Amino acid sequence: MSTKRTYQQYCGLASGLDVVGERWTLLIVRELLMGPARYSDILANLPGLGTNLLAERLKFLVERGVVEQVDVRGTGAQLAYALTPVGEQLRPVVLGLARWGMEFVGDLRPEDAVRPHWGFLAVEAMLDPAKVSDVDERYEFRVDDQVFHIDVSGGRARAVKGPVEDPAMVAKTDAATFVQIGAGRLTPLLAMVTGRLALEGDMDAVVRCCEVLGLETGMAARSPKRSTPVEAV
Amino acid sequence: MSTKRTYQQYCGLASGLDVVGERWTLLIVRELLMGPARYSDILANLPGLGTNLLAERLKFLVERGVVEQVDVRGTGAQLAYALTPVGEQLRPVVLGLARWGMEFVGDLRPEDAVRPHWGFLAVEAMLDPAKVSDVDERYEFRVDDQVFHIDVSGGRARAVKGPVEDPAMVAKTDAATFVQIGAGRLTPLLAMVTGRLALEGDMDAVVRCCEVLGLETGMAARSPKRSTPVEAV
DNA sequence: CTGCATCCGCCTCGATACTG
DNA sequence: CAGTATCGAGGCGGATGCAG
Repeated sequence: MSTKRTYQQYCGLASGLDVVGERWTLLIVRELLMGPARYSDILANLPGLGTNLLAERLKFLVERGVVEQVDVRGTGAQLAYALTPVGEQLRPVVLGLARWGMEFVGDLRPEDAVRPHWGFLAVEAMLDPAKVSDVDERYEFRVDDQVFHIDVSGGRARAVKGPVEDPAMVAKTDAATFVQIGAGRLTPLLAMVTGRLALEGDMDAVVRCCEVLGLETGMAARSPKRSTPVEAV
Repeated sequence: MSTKRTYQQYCGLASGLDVVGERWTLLIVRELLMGPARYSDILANLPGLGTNLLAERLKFLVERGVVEQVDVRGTGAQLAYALTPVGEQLRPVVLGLARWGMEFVGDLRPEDAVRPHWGFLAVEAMLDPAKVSDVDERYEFRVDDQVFHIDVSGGRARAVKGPVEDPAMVAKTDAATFVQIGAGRLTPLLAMVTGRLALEGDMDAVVRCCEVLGLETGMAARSPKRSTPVEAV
């Protein structure tokens, strides 16, 4: 008798929200945007999400053709969830919303979860195609245990997982600092001075990297939209 | 002791969803993307949304700087809600999700709400910058009582409210048919044959208009992703 | 009449326990 | 590891009340 709650509007947005608009769903999609993930991996990266909810969401997304079960090659019996082509098309939407939401990340609070692999999507969201330099080069990032890089070539920039040979720049930092920089709450310079960010390589490349990511290179951080939500602590 | 439910993740997407991820919020934003709207207008266009929910959502969005109250010029005391610049930046996200969700619009059911002004955003979402013809011209749409047009000039296409002079094409239809065409469940040709769409003007312009909207010009409609959700009727 | 606030029943959600 | 079952709490939807 499960009368699923829908908007009942004959409209693309409402139909889309009926599929991915419920709580946690887009965060599950985010996890899968980085590649196939197993049930327990998703659960571990989304603290607060109940196991029943995840099971229900995944079943629903599979039903709708957004997600599919795949077997991870090599490990044999291991199952995993992956985005279908339809689900993959959510990438620009999710990245766009992530970019928009950067405006609202506040101070890091003790109860906030941070995962280094989110930095990869953050970079992908921040990449500004209009500001790609004409220099072909690569920038490597080491966020905690995650390694990925930006490949600038032929006037296009792509975010790629894994290390890269002869990067023009290597940035090493922790996940929290990385997000804070991305949110404009911290400039790379300020992070370096406070020892939370280590940069290697050509400093001109650093500047070009900041440009393609739309980052301020000065010392002044953007003032927070809302430093701390006023609520009982 | 209202402990607002947040994701508590230090991440742009989670922060964004904490602002616009709750039920109805993005649909409220959609209504405001067409220009300022009054409380009761929003309510009337979103059947199923409770008055308390709308008040709460609006208050929250104002608090977050996404929406603001403005006074409609002319009428004096009339208040209205409008998007702030931050809220306006949600446009590509909402349009992207609307475009993605087109895949999931099913058959029109009696309980589905349809509004002609949604067609405007549908057109904006469908506009494919890569497929803009080199011919400068305008296409006018009359969806029930709503009139808007596409302005193609200088290799760019924009959706604009209101009528236009000397359009190369005029399309007249009802809201439901318009959405069905946009969702690919109905081709313009098929809609014309069944008398639900009237086209005037140069037929070459019609073809170019279909191209810029990414529409099939043939008779074959796309097979529905999911014709009718299997549920008790 | 518009623009909300209050109240209430129900459904979704979140946490824990349990099973293959 | 990958879910299913259960249950309390709270967000949601609808009706109603009320002030400008």
